Amino acid sequence: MNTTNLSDLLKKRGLKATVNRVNLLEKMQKHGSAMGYSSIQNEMKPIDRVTLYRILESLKEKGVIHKAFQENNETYYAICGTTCDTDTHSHEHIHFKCSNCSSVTCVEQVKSINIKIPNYEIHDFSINATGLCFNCN
Amino acid sequence: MNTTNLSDLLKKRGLKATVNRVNLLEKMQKHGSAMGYSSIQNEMKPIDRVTLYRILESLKEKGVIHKAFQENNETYYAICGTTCDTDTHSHEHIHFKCSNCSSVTCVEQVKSINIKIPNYEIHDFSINATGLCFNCN
DNA sequence: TAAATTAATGCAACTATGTTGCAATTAGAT
DNA sequence: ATCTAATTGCAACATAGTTGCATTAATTTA
Repeated sequence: MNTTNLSDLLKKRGLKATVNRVNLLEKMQKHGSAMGYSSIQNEMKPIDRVTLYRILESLKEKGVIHKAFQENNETYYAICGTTCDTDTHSHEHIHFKCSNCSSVTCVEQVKSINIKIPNYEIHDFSINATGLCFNCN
Repeated sequence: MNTTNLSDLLKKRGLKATVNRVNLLEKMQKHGSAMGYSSIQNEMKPIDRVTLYRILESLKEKGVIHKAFQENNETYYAICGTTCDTDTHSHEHIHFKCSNCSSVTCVEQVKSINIKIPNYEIHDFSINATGLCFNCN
């Protein structure tokens, strides 16, 4: 997705396509996988941190990105797939963090995983896994 | 487990059985499921927050408790099962948070869940689920 | 069991992130 | 080009994480 498309996406969700927003999405896209808050902040320098906070909030609220997971007191954000929009978030996937190279991969296609607990009604779930990724294995 | 046993457990792990530590473990035990940091702090009042921080650190390090998960910027702690000790942590279970009553349940016995990703080597995983718990269902 | 030893605690201080209010600025509409 | 509403930056405050250091409490041992 190029800059124009990112602008369109933002507008479609009722958000102004500001430089900062487009910039953030481009960086997250380029990064490919879930990005930790500290690197986001680093990449967006010298943006005001309140502005960054509010950008993340607005993008989350409109289903453009989502808080993928938190680890070691750091929040990781990821761009939502096509399954997400303003109203619906579907994130039934695995977040895999390589213990060797630290990269985070979002593995979709986990429909096959059928999690059930007797007498419980599971609406949503997320899986965090660690180990060795494709490259380090 | 009673107070004496908790003291013994602490000593066995090389930690002094201080009032605060025993107290914390008793409260976590009574609580039954993973406890959020804010309620821990609340229950332990008026403990100094640095002390609480260090207590949590030491208990984590010795495998007495573990950081179960983080949600909404809050860290949840839980007492380790018998599968954990100073050297080994095994937490392949589901943390279920009820969207109605907010209670957090740790469901063990998830050996049946076989998570695999081609070309990846999964060492450990954790599952967070939300929905309706036994009582609210 | 009292003194000695070692670990735990409390306080000060600093860092990072989360959060709100408000005035200045910018994007998109007219 | 102008207008309007959304966005941004700054100040300010809250909470959690973290380290150093002096004081105190839990174990050890004589």
